[in-house]
Amino acid sequence: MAYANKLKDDLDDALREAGLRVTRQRAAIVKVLTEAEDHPDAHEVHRRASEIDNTVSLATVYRTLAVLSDKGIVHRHAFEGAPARFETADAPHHDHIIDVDTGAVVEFASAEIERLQREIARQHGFEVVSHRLELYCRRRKDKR
Amino acid sequence: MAYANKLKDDLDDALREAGLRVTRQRAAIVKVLTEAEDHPDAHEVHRRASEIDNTVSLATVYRTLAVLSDKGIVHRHAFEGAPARFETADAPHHDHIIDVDTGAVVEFASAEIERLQREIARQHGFEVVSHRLELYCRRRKDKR
DNA sequence: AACGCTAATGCGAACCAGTCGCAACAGTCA
DNA sequence: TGACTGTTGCGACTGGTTCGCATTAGCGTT
Repeated sequence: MAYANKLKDDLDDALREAGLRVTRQRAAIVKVLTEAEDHPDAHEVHRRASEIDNTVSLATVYRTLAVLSDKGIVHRHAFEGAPARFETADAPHHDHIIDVDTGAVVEFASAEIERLQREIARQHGFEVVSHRLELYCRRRKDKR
Repeated sequence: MAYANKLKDDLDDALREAGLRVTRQRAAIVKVLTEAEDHPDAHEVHRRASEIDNTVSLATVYRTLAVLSDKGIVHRHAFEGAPARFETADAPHHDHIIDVDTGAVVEFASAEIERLQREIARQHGFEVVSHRLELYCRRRKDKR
């Protein structure tokens, strides 16, 4: 997923466009994120980025994830009882199903639920700024 | 909310029924929770419980909240970027609207959203174990 | 190609919510 | 009242994440 089709030059541009310096470390981190098929946490990003550039420190991973998150380039998800996990923000909006047994994450989207959320907020005199919808699930035994 | 109508004796029973000893500290903590109209975090529960019994330590608050949570007597909610907040579990199931400006929490329920969640999970081969739905909102200016 | 401004980095210390080990303590039931 | 054992307070500790600071290094300029 996520910027996976973009080339490295484009990624650098994405950073620059956000008014950020393109450092070796950031390039490595962004590369890791764009190539990730899963939702890695900070330590995992650090581990993977270290393979590309072993000067990347964990602190920089956190700082970079924070800045990318601010810029809306990546999304941070703090699922129940686990360190935050990250994904690039290029995919259309979606929420998550978390497999409670494996920790695997599946994405889904429901325009209908989104609509109901806005409606409920409105009924209470609010407007939705953001939301969090996570389904903690287990694979169905009876597949039928 | 929450057990607010029960008397202290009933609360003690609730603890005993769960196979737990009724200690002064637990009684104080449970009292705080049953009388809370809001969703206090552990430190706030500790502060309030200390007024009833100043021997209550923060560790015991955490331990008691954990055990009550295990027993399903209270619910723990870890909202975005804030320490976990607690509420008694006597009210019917509901999700939360969090006012991003004030931190205030409003409860709501939507059978329709619940239904859609189960449907989505099923479509992906899962069944919902639990879910988290939080609407981070702002009061509407244009009350129109 | 070296220059300079200042953002970004690595390191380790600090932070914070929450947990744990342990000896002292106190419910509960006989 | 006694004894068994669950609970407690304390302070140490953890794990994820952030911060302070001196050093390094982008990148627009000369």
